[in-house]
Formats: sequence, structure tokens, C-alpha cells
Amino acid sequence: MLKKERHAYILHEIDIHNKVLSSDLSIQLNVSEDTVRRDLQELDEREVLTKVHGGALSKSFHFTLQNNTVYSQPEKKIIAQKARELIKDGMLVLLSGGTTIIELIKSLPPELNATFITVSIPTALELLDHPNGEVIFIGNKLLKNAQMSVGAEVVQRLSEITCDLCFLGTNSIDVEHGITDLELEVIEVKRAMIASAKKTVSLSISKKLNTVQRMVVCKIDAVDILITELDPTDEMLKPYHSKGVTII
Amino acid sequence: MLKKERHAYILHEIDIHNKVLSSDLSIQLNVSEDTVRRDLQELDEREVLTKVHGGALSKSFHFTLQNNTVYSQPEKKIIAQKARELIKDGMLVLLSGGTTIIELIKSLPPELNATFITVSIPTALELLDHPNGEVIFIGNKLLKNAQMSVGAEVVQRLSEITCDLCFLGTNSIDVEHGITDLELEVIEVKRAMIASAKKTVSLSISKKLNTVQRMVVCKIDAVDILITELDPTDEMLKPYHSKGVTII
DNA sequence: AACTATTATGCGTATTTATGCATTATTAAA
DNA sequence: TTTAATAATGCATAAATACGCATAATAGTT
Repeated sequence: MLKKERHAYILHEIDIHNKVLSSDLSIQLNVSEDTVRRDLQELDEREVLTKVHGGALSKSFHFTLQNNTVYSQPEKKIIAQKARELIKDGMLVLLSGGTTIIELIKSLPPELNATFITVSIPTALELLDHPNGEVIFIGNKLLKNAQMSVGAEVVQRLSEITCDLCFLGTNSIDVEHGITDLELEVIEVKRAMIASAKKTVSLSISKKLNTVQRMVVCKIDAVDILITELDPTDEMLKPYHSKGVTII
Repeated sequence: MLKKERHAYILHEIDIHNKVLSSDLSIQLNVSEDTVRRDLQELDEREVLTKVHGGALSKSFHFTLQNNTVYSQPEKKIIAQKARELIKDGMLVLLSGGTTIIELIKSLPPELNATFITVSIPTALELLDHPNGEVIFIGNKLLKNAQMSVGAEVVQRLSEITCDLCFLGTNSIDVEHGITDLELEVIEVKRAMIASAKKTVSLSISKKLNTVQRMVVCKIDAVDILITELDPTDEMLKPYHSKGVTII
């Protein structure tokens, strides 16, 4: 493997995981740790990553880290990566809760200047760490386990807004039943979110594809874009595509 | 986990809670307390936090530095104990942000069944941990450093509410100038909070008594009850009492 | 193709860094 | 004051790194 290829691989790994270990890379790339170190050194000098004892970290390692406990994190990182491409300066973006959304926020470039609206407390907290951009929280009664605002007031206020994009960290999505969820109050809010956005983006790891929960949030045709960690041409995504959903 | 990652995690925790305990971090990060201590030491040398006995404190909350340890919350604990006596089942209670308020929430008996309203994200997060009671968050634009909602919408919605009690974790209080604060947007909200409550309670450790900041939130006669860690008959509190403030 | 200069890589060794543990000293809370 | 928690200190160990050097790969030149 050529040096350039190794460098590309390392950068890709960092993009996904935010960090790499020299020992891991040595095995994965099948070169000595010395070589890895020299690679990291070079990349550090080129200022595309930050070398530390034991490996290297992403430059955009934005002093946040709650992970370790995040389930299916690599997949979620990939999804976050794809999703962030959609957000442009000046946009009004609606965000739900969930770990995939948190990953998305972490991966946002610091210089991005958009306005974010959310009903989720953890999402709001993560957004507050982002140096730029305005954060708007739509408050009301808070649901204890979901840690988000629910109720008529939230639905009402969402209806008064028109956003460019709505990102939903989706629990369950299925071609037949669309997006489904468990709690009525959560569903009400999600519906309102979808209604107030020009485009709805569903973020979903492939494990959650073709799963159904008790209650329907929306039919599949209300979803404009579906982002998974899979390649857009993956066989598993065909049914969604043929329903008119854009796959990324 | 890499050292830098641990550092990032610690800083993130401090960002949220304003303080960390070495013992907690040791468990969360899965390293010895020695290592945590060394981490905190380094971060302290880099002046991004303040190391104290038992853990570390946020730099951005200067008032917490005055009492030099996370445990020298005994003052705050005492205040919390006194304050919680005022809250009865069925009440509608307005809470500001700040560590004293967090302490109050932690000390609330689990069986208490009141409704809490707040504009502070950390306060809301702490309230969600309480098994009983409803939590209402009044949202709008979020202020990054204060981690709270501000703006006309918040003021408006507060004006539509009548609460039984408003607890203010007070930064500065003085007989002459009343309650004062630094940021205009914060002041607007605090004023609205006071206006919407039947009774206003100021929670203030004695070190903050007789201190003044740039901008006035309210005169001293808008404060119904003042709670400090001191004995109510303490000489220091006399001037407040003679202004008609109830001292607890 | 053969030769040379340059660059890249791996290995051994010395050095540095990171971490945990035991012991003693300090500090804070009851 | 007493007691338990937390810190500091020195030390042991393991991991990571730097460095010199030999060798291998590569590119450029004749």
C-alpha cells in the first residue's frame, strides 16, 4: 500500500471515529508502528489531524465526547457525515433528539452558521457547544424519559414556523408503515416537525430499517431523504427508492 | 481512551454541570483517581478549569471559585434545605439556573409533587431526574454561556403565568442596588420571572451579599424572602430585614 | 539496463510518557 | 476532635516514542 493510500485511510478513519490509535493502524495497514507514527507526524505537520500520545485525533475534535455509550457509533458517524452536507449557511434547521442527531451536531463544521430549532434537551445542550449558529428551544411540558418538550403548545409553535430541513433520528422506519414510534405525545410533536419543514430527512441505521412500532408518525412518502450508513445503491434501500424517497 | 479524549470529556462535563468530582470521573473514564487528578492538574495548569479538593470547577463561574471546593457547598446545601421547606405539593414553582438551584433540586424529597417551570437547560435536566412533579421549560433563543432561554417570547410567556414561588439563584445582592446581574438578556428574563411570581425568593451565599454588578434586575423590596446559609438573626442580614425582606 | 540519489521502511535500543499502587500527609465533615 | 475522604509523593511497570542505522523501494539519469 502506498503512503498516500495510507494517509487517505487514516484520514478517513479519523473522519468516522474522531480518533485513531497507532497500534490499530499498524495492524490494519500492515506496517510497523514507526511508519504509522511517521505518517501521523506528517499529517500533523500538514495540520489535517492532531497527533497525540498513542495515536491522533480529529482537528474538529470539538471538545465534546459523550460517546463510548453510543450504540452503533461508527454507523451513526457515517450517517452524520452524510447528513451534514445538507446543511448550509443561513438555513433554518429542525432537529429531533437521539444519539444520531448528537453525532450530527458533533460533526458540524465550527464555521457553519445556521439556526437550529429543537425540542430535545440533550440536543439543545450539544448545540450550545457549537461556536456558531443560533439555537432555539421550543419549550413546554417536558417528557421525562424522552427529555423533550411535548404537548399542544409545542405543536402550535411548530406550526408557525417554516424550516428548510427537518432531521429525524428515526427509531423505526418501514416501507409499508412509514416512520413509527411508541409514545403518542412524541408522535404528535414529530408530526408537527415534519409538517413545518420543507424537506424531511430521516436518519436511520440499517438495523432500524424495516422495523415497526405501535404508532404511525407519517407515511413513507412524507420522507424526502433517507440517510443510512449503507451505500445508496444497496439492495436493502431499493423499496424506499421506488417509493420516491431520495437515498443518500 | 486517549488522554486528550479524557480531557475533552472532563471539560464537557464541566461545561454542563459546572463541576466534576474526581471519584465520578474515575468511574466514568475507567481510570484510577490518580490519573484523573493528574488530568485535572494539567487542565488547571492550562487554566481551562479550577482544580479543587475533590474535583474541579468551571472557570466561567467565578462566584463558585470564592468558596474553594465542590464540598464547600455546605453553604449551598444549607440554603437548599431551607428553601425546600417552602415548596408544597401542588405548587407552581419557577426556578432560575445556577448551582444553588441545582442543589435545591437535588435535595427535593422524591414524593414531592409540584410543577416546576424553568428557562435554564441544566436546571431542566436536573428536574427531569426527579421522579415526581411536572417540568415545564419555557423555550426560545438560547444564550450560549448562560445556557438559558432569553428574549421577548420568554418574557411574554412568563407574563402569562402566575407562580406561587420564584427561586432565584442570585449572583449579586445588595441593600442599595437590589439584585444585579451582568447581561441584559438575562436581566430581562429574571425581571419577568419576578413579575410572574407571587413571592420571590433569593438564594444567596453570604459571600455574595453586598456585592453589585453592572445592571439592576430589581430593587430589594421586590424580594420577599432571602435565604442564606447564615442564621436569620445574623448581623449581616439586619439591613435586609429592615427593608422588609423576610430572612430565613 | 545499470547506476545513483532519494525516499521509505523496519528493527534494536535508549528514552520518555502514562498509569497505577502503596504510603504518608492533608483536608473537610460530622 | 475525630474520622473518613482526598492528595501528594515516590516508585514500578508498561506502553509509546525518538533515534541511529541497515535495508528496501523508487525515481531519475546515463
